[in-house]
Amino acid sequence: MTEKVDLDLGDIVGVSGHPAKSRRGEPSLQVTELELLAKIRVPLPDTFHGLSDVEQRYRRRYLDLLMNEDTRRAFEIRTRAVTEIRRYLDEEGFLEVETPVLQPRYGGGFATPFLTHYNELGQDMYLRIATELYLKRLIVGGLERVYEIGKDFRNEGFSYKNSPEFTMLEWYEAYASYEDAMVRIETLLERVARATLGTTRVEFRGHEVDLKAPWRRLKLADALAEQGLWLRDAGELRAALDERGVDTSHDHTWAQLADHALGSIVEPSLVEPTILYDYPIELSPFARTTDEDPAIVERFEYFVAGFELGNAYSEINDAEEQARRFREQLAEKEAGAAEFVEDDPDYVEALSYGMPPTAGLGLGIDRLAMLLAGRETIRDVILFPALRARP
RNA sequence: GGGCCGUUAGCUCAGCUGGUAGAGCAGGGGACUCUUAAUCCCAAGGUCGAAGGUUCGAUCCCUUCACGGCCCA
Repeated sequence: MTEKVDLDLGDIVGVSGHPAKSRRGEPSLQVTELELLAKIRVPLPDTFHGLSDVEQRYRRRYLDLLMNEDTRRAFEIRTRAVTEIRRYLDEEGFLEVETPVLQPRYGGGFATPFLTHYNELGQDMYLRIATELYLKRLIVGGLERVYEIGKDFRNEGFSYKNSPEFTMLEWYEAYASYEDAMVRIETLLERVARATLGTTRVEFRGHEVDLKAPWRRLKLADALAEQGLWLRDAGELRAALDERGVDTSHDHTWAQLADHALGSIVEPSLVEPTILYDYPIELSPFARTTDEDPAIVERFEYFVAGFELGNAYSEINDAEEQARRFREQLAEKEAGAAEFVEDDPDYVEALSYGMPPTAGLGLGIDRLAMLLAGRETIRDVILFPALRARP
């Protein structure tokens, strides 16, 4: 081809030709026809340094994707992980479903919701903070294995591990307990790691960890006891925490103190994949109590590299018990708890038709993507993280 | 919400104890026919985030605001 064409770096062209090699042996293409498919109108960012300004990377993610291979890789990993999760759950006979995002009553977690308005109904609606209560209605309805992967919304700020708009997997399985869920989650995450990375070893937050099942299992009480913090008296626990420099001034109840101890002291120490199980009842309004101790529930959270990935429990399947637990939450609220769940009579009514013993599990998809892609901040695994409108 | 830090050319960054700004890459023009970010030459490119203030003079000092980051709540 001898004709001169005016091309710029960033133009998109269609070419015909045959394979060739340059004089120095580099595989190339001998072009016979060339067609300009799209013209670049503004210069690309620095071709060597790429686009590194974080604000620009989020506001103009298309440029970040175009210039930074690591960015593309992170989002590919995320998508492949979700694909593999679906493949696993589908193989296991789970049914993927969709439940309402707009809800007249929010529930299933501790969080401040987004509020919106439904004009036609003349009614305020919430954006869901969890899918939990609708999915369990489906268990009542006889769909014995269900899951949903979708966005939840929590009206809070960003942090490295929280986004106000985030993606959650929840699954519910009838005739299963939280121990069954433990086996499933470690099996699933090992499999997802292999499918996306080809290995179970991942590097994350300065740690190299192995996701191969089985994971370490540790009772919450033992984990707290290891730190000298298994104190059932609120005053003693507060004193022990204060001694370690934890600011407990905003904690009003024993449950809040215990949660604070978990988050500030235990969680960072859980480097190898760990399942922490058997939680105090106050923190878990939907979890079934253990047979041995009515103050403890069959619940677990799982952690990798000091980072919580998700939460699971054997569900309360008795309507009266659930009603009682809602009343206890009301008491927590009156005791000054910042976080509590609101009563949901419609959900209690659903349970009154009989729900089989059920295990439920939640997995933060964004956090899983962070772990697999080795990214330190959740915004690096969300394509278009929320930012203030440009001034 | 609080504390600290940042914002200079399209991008990546310099810019001293105050004297109205520089480089590389990209883009434009020309030469070269040489591949693995980076051949050479030439020209161009900035309301130094915004608004006030101090000063003879502000990218630089002060105040407020906007946007962003980190830490705390």
